[in-house]
Amino acid sequence: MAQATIRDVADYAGVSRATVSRVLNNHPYVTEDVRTRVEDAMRHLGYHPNRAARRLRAQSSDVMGLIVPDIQNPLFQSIVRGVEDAAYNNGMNVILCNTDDNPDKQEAYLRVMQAEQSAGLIVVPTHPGDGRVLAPVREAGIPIVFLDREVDDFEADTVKVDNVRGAYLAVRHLLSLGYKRIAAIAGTQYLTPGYERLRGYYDALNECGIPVDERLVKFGNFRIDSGRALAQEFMQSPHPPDALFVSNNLMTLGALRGLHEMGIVIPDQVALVGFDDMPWAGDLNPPLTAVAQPGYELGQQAVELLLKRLEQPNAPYRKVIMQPRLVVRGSCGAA
Amino acid sequence: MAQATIRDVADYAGVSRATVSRVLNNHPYVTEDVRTRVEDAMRHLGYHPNRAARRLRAQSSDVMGLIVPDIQNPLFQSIVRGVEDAAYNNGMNVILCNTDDNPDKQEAYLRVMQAEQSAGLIVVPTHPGDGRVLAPVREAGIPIVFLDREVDDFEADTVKVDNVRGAYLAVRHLLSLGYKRIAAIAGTQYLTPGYERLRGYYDALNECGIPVDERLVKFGNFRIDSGRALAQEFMQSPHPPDALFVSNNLMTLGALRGLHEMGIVIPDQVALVGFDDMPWAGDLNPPLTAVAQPGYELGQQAVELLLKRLEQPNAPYRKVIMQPRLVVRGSCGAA
DNA sequence: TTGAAAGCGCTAACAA
DNA sequence: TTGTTAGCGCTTTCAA
Repeated sequence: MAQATIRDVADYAGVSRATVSRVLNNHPYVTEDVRTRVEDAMRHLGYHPNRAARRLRAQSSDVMGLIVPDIQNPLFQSIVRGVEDAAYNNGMNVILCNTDDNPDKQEAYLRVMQAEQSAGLIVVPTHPGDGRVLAPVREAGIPIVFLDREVDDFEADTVKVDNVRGAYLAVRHLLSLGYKRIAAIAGTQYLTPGYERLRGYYDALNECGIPVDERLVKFGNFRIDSGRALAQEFMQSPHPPDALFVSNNLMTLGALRGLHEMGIVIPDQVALVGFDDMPWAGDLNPPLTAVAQPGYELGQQAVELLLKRLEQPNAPYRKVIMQPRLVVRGSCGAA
Repeated sequence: MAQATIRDVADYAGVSRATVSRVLNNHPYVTEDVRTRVEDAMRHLGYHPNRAARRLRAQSSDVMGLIVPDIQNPLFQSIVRGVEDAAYNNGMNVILCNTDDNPDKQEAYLRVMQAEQSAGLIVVPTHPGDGRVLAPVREAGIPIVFLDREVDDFEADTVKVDNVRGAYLAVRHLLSLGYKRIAAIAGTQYLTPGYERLRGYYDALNECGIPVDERLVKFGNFRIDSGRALAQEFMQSPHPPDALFVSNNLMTLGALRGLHEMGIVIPDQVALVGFDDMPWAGDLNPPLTAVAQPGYELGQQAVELLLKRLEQPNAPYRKVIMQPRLVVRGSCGAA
């Protein structure tokens, strides 16, 4: 059985194709009688409008693209769920693209999205220089919303968390517990979360009048391995820190693993606070104190921005900053 | 700037639209000269072929649908990655749909996929009765590959793990360590993994001549909460088990949490083995012994089956069973 | 309130 | 080797 077309429905119902189209699109000026006849025909034939045709004709679509670096990262999972639910509630569908933080892959997906006539894009960009590839997409009429990270010289609607404050909360908490030598495992500095979280770390120290010791800051790449390596470097140094602030979830997991490998007891020998909470953070050994980002809500908010933009293409750009929350568990020595 | 069309390219290059199309599709019989002229024009105009039009014309697409119950479940994450990578390598794109194990949501997504003229579907069905909604999709010419779960009265290409053997391995391991009263937290019995894993549990007991004690089997729903509740029920019973076999990752996480809440020490007071490994299973407290499914490979295999099916629509259905692996860590008392 | 007809961007059969 | 032409399924004037 081949797919039924609008013509089949029209023939079956004894009306014109235009009328079927009107029923499909809830136009006024269709008699109740005709409407039911057409609807019966659709049901009978198992008709589904062909989206390719619709899109071709309407020059628009009900698909939005969501471009994220890593779907295995719990933060992006929550975000994806938030985006999907919000899109679903607004009758739109989501195409999920995973870039692995690889600009080439991102570019390929952008091409796909453009060719698909996607209605809009929610993007966690791989690099601040991505404006070069993003600009043509926007010029082709596809609006872009940034999530979590920003891009140089490219204004756009943006949703992110207050990274500075999140890091500040974490480090303040450690200070309030009496830790003196708090080390930071910082993330990729060219990415928004990377430098903002480091700034929060500095802010907290400054506020308490603690001089910054540059040997207590090391830079990783937001992945598991670098967390592990840097935590071990810190603990093997002649004068190791008494607490560790780690700038994202994966590096925190790595640090945890690295410390375990060295037989270091947390928080007795070193306290640990991570950025990004995870559903199972309380089941880790020890339960992890972490700065929680509202991932689901970030995703929802991004969809809202996109929908607003679709309605009002020329409205001024909005930037929404959401507040993170410190979740205190055992790894900082307070619980 | 509006999207450039094939006509613009043709005009710019001074050739016909058909020729541009030929260049686009790598047809033979295009002179090198013309080809380069057309390619220059495309580059110059920033041309991307319109997929809606292509699809409308070709009556086929390069998009495959992937329908999974829960993208926050680490197993499905690995699967998604496997599917995406394999699809990507074959020039196809993946639309990811999250059903929450909700048949209505699944049905909605099936409608979308059908209307999108998706080339094929990889489905983790929500229910054995899903054949009713799946059959019309397949009849409309969209092949379906099952992943992880099967559906009644609906033959199709299928990829899954050897659940019986996985569970068997886990329970055998516990038996070999000397545990006598091994309880099972079983999963939803109408789902393939649910009953197969329970069978593996029975098989292992039978093989060792251990009589089955029905009080040592409780049924959950594969979610966190039921794992927590059932673990606690077991441990509060007058004659608690000395080991726990839990049928999936989420319930294992729940059991872990429940046991912690009761102050029970694992594995000293009760050993724990879960089905499904997780990237951070070694960082849990205690490190978790688990049956590892090759999620990534399952995903890749599913894509292969789908591509084969696309080539040969009438070939006999294939069922691929992949082997799981027991990863021994601390929670079973062996490491 | 409905129908006829044109055309969205692309591909493929046929002709040249 | 290239161009002409018809048409994929749908929406939208315009006319009736």
